[in-house]
Amino acid sequence: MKHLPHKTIERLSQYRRALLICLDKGQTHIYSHEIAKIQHITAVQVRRDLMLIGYTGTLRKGYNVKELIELIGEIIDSQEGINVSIIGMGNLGRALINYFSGKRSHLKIVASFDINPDKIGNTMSGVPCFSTDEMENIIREKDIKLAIMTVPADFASQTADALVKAGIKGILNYTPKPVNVPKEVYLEEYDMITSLEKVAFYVKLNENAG
Amino acid sequence: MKHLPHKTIERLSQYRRALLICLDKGQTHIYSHEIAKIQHITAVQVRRDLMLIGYTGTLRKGYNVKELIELIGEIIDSQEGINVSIIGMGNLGRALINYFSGKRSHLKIVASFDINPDKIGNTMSGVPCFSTDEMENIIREKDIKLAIMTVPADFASQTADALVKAGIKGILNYTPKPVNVPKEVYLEEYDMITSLEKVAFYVKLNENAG
DNA sequence: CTAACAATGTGAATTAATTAACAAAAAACT
DNA sequence: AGTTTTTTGTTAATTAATTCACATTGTTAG
Repeated sequence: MKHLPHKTIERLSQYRRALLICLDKGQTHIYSHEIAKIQHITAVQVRRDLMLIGYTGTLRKGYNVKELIELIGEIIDSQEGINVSIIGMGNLGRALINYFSGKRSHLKIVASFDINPDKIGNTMSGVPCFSTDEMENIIREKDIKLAIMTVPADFASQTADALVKAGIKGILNYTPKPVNVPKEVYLEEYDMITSLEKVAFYVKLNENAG
Repeated sequence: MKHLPHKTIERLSQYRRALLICLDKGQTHIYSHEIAKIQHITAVQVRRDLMLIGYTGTLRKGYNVKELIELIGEIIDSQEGINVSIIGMGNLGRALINYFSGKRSHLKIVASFDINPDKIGNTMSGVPCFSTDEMENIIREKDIKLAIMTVPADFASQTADALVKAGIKGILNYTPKPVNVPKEVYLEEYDMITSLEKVAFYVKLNENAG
């Protein structure tokens, strides 16, 4: 298993989530085509991904749910948990905290930051909110490796700079504004408007097609 | 221009957003490598995308910002505006409404839906909130084509079914749970946890490598 | 006027991702 | 026991996306 394709990494995360639900339901085994159905992909794709991570199922019984969950964990999780912070406690920041709270995960949101004094000092779903001024200190103190940026677009760039300065290792940027970081910081950007425009485009295409 | 690659569509939307900012700043022309820099991609990629949509710049002066914005609009926008709704007025739904409000766009959020009586009847950034019970009627009445699902995971499936029944043409699912829709409905799913786990994975990889 | 430069536009090559095709084998059926 | 069915695992083929390499051509400098 030398280089897993980017897309495979994404799918593994998704497989795991689907598998956890199956496990909760008491399902012990699952076929590739069942996983495929859930994720809207093909069974071949699932089998190929699992082949890439070196997992082998049982012929005629499918894959062992529990084992597979564990193996995916070994691959995509870190040994120790990873501490995560959210920068910007607007609606999106709060949505993310709620989203994550209660999820069993090696990713732990341990701090949030905002500039609004009304929010600083509060705790939400167990996550304390600090002033952005303290960001660098707290990121170092709490050994926070990842940051999710949910600040207004105008603050995107300066926030990214501050995060880099604080020694953050990975940034997930939900701001509509692309930011620049040195290459040793892993950056993932996602833009909701792009997604919506894409949907609109393909809807238009469908309509024009028939 | 027969078939634009999916990735090109996404990038066009992003180019346009970057270009709009340039236009606001009074910039009339832009080079491929400038666009590339903003989007963290290569200049060749930009030129290829623009080639695919048949736009041709001026040698030595680059691309005309205004023209390019208009051309991208012709390609990805619909003639008439498209009405959009948000299902689920939790934090994420509200984030999206704020995000969109004030943006010049052919996509208009014209309704939101929730089951919480406290929210129903309210208006946020000009978007009225209706009861989910009225969803089918209002979607038809207001000619809503697109829906953004921001409901809790447990409601994902039933919400999707209701939307399909109401005749929606495209769904953007922000629920962590994949949903099934007939193939004539365009579906885009995005999962924040997957993105974060991906960032975590590559951060781990970087650390182990260096 | 000519040479050097800096940009676009694009065919060809490469790399990444997906899909097809099918061998192998366990289980179920007859 | 033998045949059919079903599912995995994998090689090969295909398709999608990106990058290379370079011809072309205004523009600027000498």
